[in-house]
Amino acid sequence: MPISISFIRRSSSLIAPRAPDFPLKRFLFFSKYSSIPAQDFLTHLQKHQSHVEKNLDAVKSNLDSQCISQVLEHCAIEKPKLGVRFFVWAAFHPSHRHTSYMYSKACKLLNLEKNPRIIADVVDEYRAEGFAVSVKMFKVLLNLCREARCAEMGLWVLRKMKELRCMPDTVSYNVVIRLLVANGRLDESMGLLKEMPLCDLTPDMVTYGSVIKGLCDAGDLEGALGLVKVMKGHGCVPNSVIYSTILDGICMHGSLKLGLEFLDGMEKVEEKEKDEGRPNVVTYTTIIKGFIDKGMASEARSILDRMYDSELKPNRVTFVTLIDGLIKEGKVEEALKVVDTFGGDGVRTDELYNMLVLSLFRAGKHKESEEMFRTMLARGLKPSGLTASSIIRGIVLEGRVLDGYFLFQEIEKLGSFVSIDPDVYSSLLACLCQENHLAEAGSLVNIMVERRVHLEPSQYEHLANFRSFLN
DNA sequence: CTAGGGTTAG
Repeated sequence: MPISISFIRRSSSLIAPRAPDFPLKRFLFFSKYSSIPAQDFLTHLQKHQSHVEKNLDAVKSNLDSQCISQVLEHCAIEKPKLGVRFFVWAAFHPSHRHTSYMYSKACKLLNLEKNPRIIADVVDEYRAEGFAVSVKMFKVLLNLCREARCAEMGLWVLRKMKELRCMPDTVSYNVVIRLLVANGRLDESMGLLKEMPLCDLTPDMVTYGSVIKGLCDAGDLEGALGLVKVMKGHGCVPNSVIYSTILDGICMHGSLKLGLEFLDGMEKVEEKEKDEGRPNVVTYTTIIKGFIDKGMASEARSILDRMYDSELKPNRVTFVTLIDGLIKEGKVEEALKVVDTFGGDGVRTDELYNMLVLSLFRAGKHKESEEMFRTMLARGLKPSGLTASSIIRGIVLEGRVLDGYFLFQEIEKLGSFVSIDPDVYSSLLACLCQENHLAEAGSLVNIMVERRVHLEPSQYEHLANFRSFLN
C-alpha cells in the first residue's frame, strides 16, 4: 500500500487515533498529529481584515517564538501583510520579546528580502485605518528593513515617520544609517548623520561607529580618523568598539605594522578616557585576524601572549579565528599545541577540539578531521552537534554509510545529548534503506522517535520509495 | 541600533 508522505504535516484534526507500534509509522504518525498552538491567533487574525491588533489583544493564548513562527508561516503566501502586522503586534506582547533571531526568521518566512514592499503596504494600511503608530512600532518595521537588507525601504519608513508626525529617535536613525553603510551608500549615511542635529537628535557612539565602519571598509582611513576627531569634539569619547573598528580598517587597508602601532596607542589610553577605549578581547582578536588574513598565522599566535600580558583571556571567537588560520596554513601541530596549552582556561578543551575538527573539515582535510574527531571521542571530550553532524555527513557522502551509522552509535553511547542535524538523520536513514541495512535503519528510527527528531516533508519524501520497509 | 565570529535554542 503506497504511503503519501508529502502532505501529512499540520493536519487540522485534533482527535488523534492510537499511535502505531511500528517505528517508522510511529514517527510519521507524530508528525501528522502534532497540534498547532498558533491556531487561536490565526483564527483572530482572519476574523477581520482591519484593526487586527484589537482582535489579537483579546487572545489569551500564550505567545512564544514557536507560535510566532507558525503564524508567520501560515500568513506567508496569502497574507504577508497580516504577518507583518502580527509580528509588530507581537513585539509588545507582555510575555514576549523578539530576539534578533526572530527578526531574521520573520524576514525569511515572509520573504521580505524579495518583497520589501510589504512593509510599505503595512504602513499605508495603518494610515488608511487611522491607526496610531508609535515610534516603537516603527522601530520594529525598521528592524525588519534591516533584516531584509533593504536600505531603500529603511529610508522610506524613516521619511514616513516624520510625515505621520511620529518623530524618529537616534536609534531609528542608527538602524537606517547602518543599513546604508551595509549597502555601501556611505554618502547617504553621512547625510543622515548631518541631518540628525536638525531634528534635535544627538548622534551617539553607535551612530559614529556605523559611519566609521563604513569609511574603514571603504579604505578611507583618514576620513574615519577625521570622524573620530569630530565625535570627540562633540563630547562623545570613543570606546574600544570605535578603536577596534579603526584597527580592523588599518589591518585591511593599511599595514600590520601600522596596526600594531595603533594597538600600542590603545594600550596607552589616557586616564581620563578610563577603560572605555582600552583594547579588549575583540581588539586583540581583530589584530589576530589581520595576521591570519595576510597568511601569518604563527605571528597571530604570538598575539595570545600579549593578550595574557594585558590580563585578557582569549575567548571562543579568538580561538576560532586563530585555529582556523593555523589549519588553513597546514600548521596542525601548532594548532594542536594551542588547544592543549590553553584548553580549560576560559574556553573548555572540548570546545577547542570541536574548532580543530571543524577547521580541518572546512579546509577539506576530511580524513584528518575524522581522525581528530575519533581522538576527541577517545579522550572523552564531548563533540558539538555541528561537529558530529559534519563528520557523519562527510562519511555518508563518501558512501561509507555503515561507518557513519556506527560512529553515530558511538556518539549515542557517550551518555550526554548531542544534537545531530535532522538532515543527517534523514540521509543516514535513506542510505541505510537504500543499501538494505534494515535492522540498522529500524534502530535509527527508534532513536529518532525517542528524540522527537522533526523532519521537514522534503527530508522524508524520498523514504516513500522504501515501501517494503514500511510493511 | 553596538567592533571580532559556525556553540546552544529561540
